[in-house]
Amino acid sequence: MKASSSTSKPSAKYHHGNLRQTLLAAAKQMIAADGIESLSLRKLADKVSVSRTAAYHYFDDKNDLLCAIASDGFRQWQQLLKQSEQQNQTERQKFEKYLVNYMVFATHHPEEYELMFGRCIWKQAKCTEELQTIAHGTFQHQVDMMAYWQSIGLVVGNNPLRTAQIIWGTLHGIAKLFIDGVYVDDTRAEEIVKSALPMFLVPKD
Amino acid sequence: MKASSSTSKPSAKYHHGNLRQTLLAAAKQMIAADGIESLSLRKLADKVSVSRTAAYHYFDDKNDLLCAIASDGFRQWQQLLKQSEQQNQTERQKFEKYLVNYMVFATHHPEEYELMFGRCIWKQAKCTEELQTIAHGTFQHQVDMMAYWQSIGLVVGNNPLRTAQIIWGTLHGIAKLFIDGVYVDDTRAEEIVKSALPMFLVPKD
DNA sequence: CAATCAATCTTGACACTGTCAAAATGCTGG
DNA sequence: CCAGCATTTTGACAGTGTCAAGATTGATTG
Repeated sequence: MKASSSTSKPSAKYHHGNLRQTLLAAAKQMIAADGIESLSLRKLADKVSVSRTAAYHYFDDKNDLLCAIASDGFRQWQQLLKQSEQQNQTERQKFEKYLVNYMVFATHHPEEYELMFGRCIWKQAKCTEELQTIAHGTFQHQVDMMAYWQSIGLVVGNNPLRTAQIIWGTLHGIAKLFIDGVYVDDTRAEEIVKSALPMFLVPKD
Repeated sequence: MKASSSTSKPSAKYHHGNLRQTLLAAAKQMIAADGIESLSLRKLADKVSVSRTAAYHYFDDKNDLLCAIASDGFRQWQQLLKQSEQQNQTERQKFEKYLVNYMVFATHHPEEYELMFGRCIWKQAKCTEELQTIAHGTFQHQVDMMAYWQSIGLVVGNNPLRTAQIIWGTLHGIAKLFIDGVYVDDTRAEEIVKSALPMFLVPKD
């Protein structure tokens, strides 16, 4: 019998309550604390006070769980993007904000970022349908924005896909060098990306 | 008793011969075939027909072995760089060659590249002294080249370190997006980096 | 040449991992 | 109250890195 009986927690009614969400939350917390590689399903189960294999009713696999976390990460990123786009700013400001946002998100959620864009999931080609879909949507959105910024003469180049790949590459590269510990001082990330900005902009008249 | 007695192989004289080199070579072959994450010391030992723990006489650790592979990778990269620098070309051509070389090296040795610059080693801060040294030398060389290219007005910017960080970031990012399987068509890597080139160059008069 | 030594390699063991099959538990509708 | 079903647990297995202790073997020295 669990301690949380009767009417203590509103969402705890069935066996555990909603184990899936609890597992996801705990897993996120654990990877944030100790990194992806030191997350084990058994330690996770321990932390949630549940049996070793309980998670297998909600996730096919360890990989499946990681994909779910990555998907959540994409949702979080999309929401942040949407908020930022609604701000009343010049396009130039929006573009800069996009770059900085990307960097801040990546360095503040390094483990989620790794799951979203790292080898762990994509390399092994074991990517959930859900993740595939939401990730592709995000990529497409990037390309669309780039196309627009090029069309109004803000960003260099005339091939949106190609330009998006390069600019994204730059952001991704700098982010990963920080996240993976090759560059050490996280706080410089924003500074660096800002000094990269002029390379992407069409020179003013 | 081993089968390779008498004078069959020239390098097989002691117990095994030179197990260290054999292990390194076999390990490189295995990660090239199946990726870093599916390399196990036991399978490696099997492949070399040696006991599970034999490797521990030459490497402290699995991590230590991976560091050794990474170090070899840096030596290979440095050699490639040196060769390329001796070619008789304009500085502009050398710069372009540098970018393309980086990309080709990364995409042709993806697993070694991951060990050299990836989270696997750097994130966990378990980096050999040897690796630390040779890696730092490579970074410094990059910065020095960038300083020179800026001084002759070839490359944009006037802060060599900052510029090196950004350009390296771009290369690294694009390389990793390919290596990790986010971008799929490896053959486009060179094309992409070439179209990024103009962003780094000072416009001609 | 023979005995000792140190380098090299193997065996045994342990804790930890992901994952499957089968059993047990507890809620819910009839 | 009971059957059925969703949910969770127990048992088991193969695989992993790594340590301690023993076995092998080439080299060294009296």
